[in-house]
Amino acid sequence: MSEGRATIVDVARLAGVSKSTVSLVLGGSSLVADATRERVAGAMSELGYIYHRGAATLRGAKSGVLGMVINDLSNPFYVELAIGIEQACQGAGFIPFLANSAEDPVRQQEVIRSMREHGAAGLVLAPAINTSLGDLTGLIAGMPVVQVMRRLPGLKASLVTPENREGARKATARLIGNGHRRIAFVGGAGALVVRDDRLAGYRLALEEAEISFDTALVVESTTNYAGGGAAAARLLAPAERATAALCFNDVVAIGLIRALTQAGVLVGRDFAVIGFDDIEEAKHVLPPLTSVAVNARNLGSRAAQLLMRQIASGHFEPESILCPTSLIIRSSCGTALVTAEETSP
Amino acid sequence: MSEGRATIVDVARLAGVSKSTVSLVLGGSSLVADATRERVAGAMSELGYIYHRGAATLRGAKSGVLGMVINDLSNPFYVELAIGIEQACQGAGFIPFLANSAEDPVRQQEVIRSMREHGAAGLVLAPAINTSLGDLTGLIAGMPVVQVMRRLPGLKASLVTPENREGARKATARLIGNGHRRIAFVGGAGALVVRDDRLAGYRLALEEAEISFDTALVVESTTNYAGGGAAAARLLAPAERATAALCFNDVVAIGLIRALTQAGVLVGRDFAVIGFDDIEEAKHVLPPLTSVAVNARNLGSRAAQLLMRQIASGHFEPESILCPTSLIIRSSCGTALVTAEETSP
DNA sequence: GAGTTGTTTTGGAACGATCCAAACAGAAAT
DNA sequence: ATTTCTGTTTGGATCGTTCCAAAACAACTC
Repeated sequence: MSEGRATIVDVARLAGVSKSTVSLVLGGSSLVADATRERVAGAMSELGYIYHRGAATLRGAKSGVLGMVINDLSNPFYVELAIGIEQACQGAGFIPFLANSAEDPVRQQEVIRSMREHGAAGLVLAPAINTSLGDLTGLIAGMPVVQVMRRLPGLKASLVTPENREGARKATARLIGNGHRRIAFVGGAGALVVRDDRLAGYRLALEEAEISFDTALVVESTTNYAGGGAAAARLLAPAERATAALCFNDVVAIGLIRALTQAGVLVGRDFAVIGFDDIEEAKHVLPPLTSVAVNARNLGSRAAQLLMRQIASGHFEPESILCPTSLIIRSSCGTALVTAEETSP
Repeated sequence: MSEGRATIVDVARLAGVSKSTVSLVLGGSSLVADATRERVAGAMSELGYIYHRGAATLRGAKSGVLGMVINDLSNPFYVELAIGIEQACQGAGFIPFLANSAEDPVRQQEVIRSMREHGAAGLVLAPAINTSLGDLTGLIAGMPVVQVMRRLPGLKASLVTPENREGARKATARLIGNGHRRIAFVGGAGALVVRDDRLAGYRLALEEAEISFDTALVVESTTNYAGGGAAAARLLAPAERATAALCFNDVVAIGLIRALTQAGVLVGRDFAVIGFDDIEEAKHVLPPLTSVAVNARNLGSRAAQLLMRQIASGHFEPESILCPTSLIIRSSCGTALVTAEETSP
């Protein structure tokens, strides 16, 4: 009973067969006679037998465990992403390890190593900021890795991202269509690939409308409420007065809306704001925030599915998946009455 | 190089020692000579050796993996809880499996079994609604389990919960202190232990103030925005007109606030509302919501710590931990100017 | 040089599964 | 009676670790 966990040998003894036969039953083999199968199954449930996958992987079976390493679990967007991964795993009989790197490359290394030690067969990775190529290359050798949201240039790993450029282009085009000419790009800073892509989409839309690009309208900031708030003053300064802003993400956008409101600017009428990611809060802020929806959950699912496919097939060739975005129109961008969602092709 | 993962034997060969010596180095034993230790360490990094914990647990080492089974990951409160668990794990060198049971007892059984098969040494469990004792007793035999938030009466497992009763008592007392006499309890239904506790605290406060308990003021509902919304009509009906409400949780409270506002009632002046859990959104809703803060993250950490202690010690005797709550005063309860946080003893 | 220490190192048997080659039983064909 | 066949079942080696008893080595003492 309580002398530790029952093993395949215990089951075999109780059923009066050899351990090999029990193993065949576990594997669902058609070799074993029906009567025997039943006897073995009976013995299993009588003993409360639990399969020991660790022992099996030791012999070479692949593990069915995958690691998810997320850069920032205090950000609801990445939480959604993680949930998407878990969902996909559950559907496929996989089970995920969860770890938060908290944007710390050292912690990230530690958790990845720990996951490998514990037998993870692959990794879904949302890389921490400032991760360097050398941090990862050795660590992940021989195991499939799918990067999600962010990409580390030069890493031999797959990638799943939203169509950042196209999403930003659509959003900017919308603002232009509403008559704006002085449109700012607010939030983020430096070498973030995601930001580069979104900024590129913004510039593309300006170009298409033959509006000249003005560096003064690109405002860097931390990517939190405070950062968005801090940007407000600059956008209202007479020299570079803007009438609309595309923000790096929703959190920045909400910070900006609050600061503008506080300054007496009526967002949605005097000033248009569009965010990115469409987090839950976007619906509830006042005015409701127009946002480029990224569907983090779907992104996570796709990443996990790709990874599981690579694990199952044993082919780890890097692959890229772009997930479509859609512009969710709410009143913050100045057209309160239109609420249709237009999905990208 | 790429002929599979390097093993302890490969390291031994390269360092010119036996596998036993390498094992001693891994275990940090003081038996091995410094020179040898260095040679072995060198060989390890040269080969990119990765420790295989699975093989070790097979020999009897305990696993360092714990499972978290969460009832509802679409609820931000439980997400916070999960993050707290992950945090505590990382601090202690443990690593958690993540699974969402989505309030489905069958799924819950499946993931628990899967976690055991994969070698989880213990479980943090936020039980799904309608879980029956029999679903779990056999499954978790011989492994430590810590229930969190909810409790399954009769289950041989530890428990970590917030002081639901005391929190509800304090909140209700506050409303009474503000002059209210017709105070409703809104949200939840049926056999939820958490709700019973909160309801008990509510009744206790009424009793202490010698206000008689009125069944008509207890409004059942689903525990989502819609449920809170639906309750509004009943609270405004002339027969049972209430002037304040303590809600089962914040989501219900926010639904209620919206519906009341829509009906022309000015919450915070004409009607007082207090929620439970203090989710992020509580700050941002209008008017900002007074709430009994539960600190889900802390709750998760405590649960994980308790579990890890039990795993390490090998003693699985059930234990209970009550986590203090604090009443976070915001304007929805009618005292807009007071913003101090009073912490429970 | 044999014995007595003390410090390092080492074979080999576990742990719980898989899988191959080989054995077994019974029926059918020779 | 022997062979062949089909359908089942089974030892034992193996995976990467740990751990124990025993071996090897070095430095002493008598």
